[in-house]
Amino acid sequence: MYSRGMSTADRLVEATRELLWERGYVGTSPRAILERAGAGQGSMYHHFRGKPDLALAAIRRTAEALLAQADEVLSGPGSPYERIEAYLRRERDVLRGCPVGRLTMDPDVVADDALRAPVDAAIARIRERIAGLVEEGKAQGQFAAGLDAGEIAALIVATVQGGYVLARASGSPEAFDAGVRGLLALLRPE
Amino acid sequence: MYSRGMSTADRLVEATRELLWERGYVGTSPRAILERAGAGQGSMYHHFRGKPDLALAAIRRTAEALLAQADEVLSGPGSPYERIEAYLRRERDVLRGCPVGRLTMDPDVVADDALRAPVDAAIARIRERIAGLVEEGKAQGQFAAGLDAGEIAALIVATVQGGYVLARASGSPEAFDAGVRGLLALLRPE
DNA sequence: GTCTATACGATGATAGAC
DNA sequence: GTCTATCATCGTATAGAC
Repeated sequence: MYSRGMSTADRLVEATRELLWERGYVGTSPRAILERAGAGQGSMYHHFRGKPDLALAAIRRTAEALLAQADEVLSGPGSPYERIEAYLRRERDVLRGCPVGRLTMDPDVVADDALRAPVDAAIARIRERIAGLVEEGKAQGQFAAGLDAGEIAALIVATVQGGYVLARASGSPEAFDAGVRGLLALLRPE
Repeated sequence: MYSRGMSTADRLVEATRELLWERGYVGTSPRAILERAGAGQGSMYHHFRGKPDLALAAIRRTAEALLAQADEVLSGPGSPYERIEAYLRRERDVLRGCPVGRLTMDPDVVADDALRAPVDAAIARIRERIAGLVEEGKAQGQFAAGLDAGEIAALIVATVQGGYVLARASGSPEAFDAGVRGLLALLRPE
């Protein structure tokens, strides 16, 4: 239940974002959203056309937020390797998983181009930013010249997304951290 | 709808396995299972205590099947690197995702120790088999002695699981293959 | 073993009062 | 803008006949 100056529409979107993260699209009911947002049926259908419309607003905000987080670390200080390390090691609530990546396991999201678009765009954008860093690192001699920047970027993002899967399977963040350490060991210059 | 000599109980389990893969636990209803299995309510509640019980049987079979598939490639012919490559490049229906990894995004599966156990065991087992191969490769000088076999194994499994996420986000297997190529480039001996 | 009947709460949405 | 009916359908399960 939210209170601080948020509009009803914003509270609905925030409640939906949380529930999509926890339970996915199929597992998220309007009823649960309304309860968490402290709103009535009428409010929701006044501000949004229905569940897919509200979910779209929520997914867009979540995708934006993830991208902003990633951009912050990736354009931070340090060498390309150090910035990639910062991205991989940044604080995460590993067992909650990725609020964006999670949606790719939702058949109703993947089947709907409008719902999938923000997910696709956010992940593609992060891949591009990382690929740019890898290119930079290659130019500086920090990474081997033979590496394909796009492939390494895909590997880095996949390691994070897959790390969540391993962690949730075992009920512990250990496997996530292990995968990250393994990747950094292979990427480390010298 | 199945027909070939399968028992009703088996048809129910197979239908459940398919639906869990496609739609996850929350997205799979007894009704849909019955329809796909060509069975009535009575049959299901005769053979199983309810949805969680049937899902458990289905998850166990799927976990076993995945493990068997992985074991086959990992204990196949070739050097450690070649067997890891065979595992990473083995034919997959990438856009369908991993029938086991997928379940980790299901809150009701993760919250239930009995349902999560087979998922955890299958993934842990694959990690161990790969870690053994990495150790072997280190002993043969194929991999750098400084690498941690457990970390590299976590990285390899995470790359596969994360590759599915990237592929489903973009609606194309390309990102999966890119991540795999990136990983193989970093692991390649010489 | 399998079927039909029945039950009750949840889902996703509409209508209309205030 | 928000609230309270109201609705048809689905989800999950039980009971009891055959």
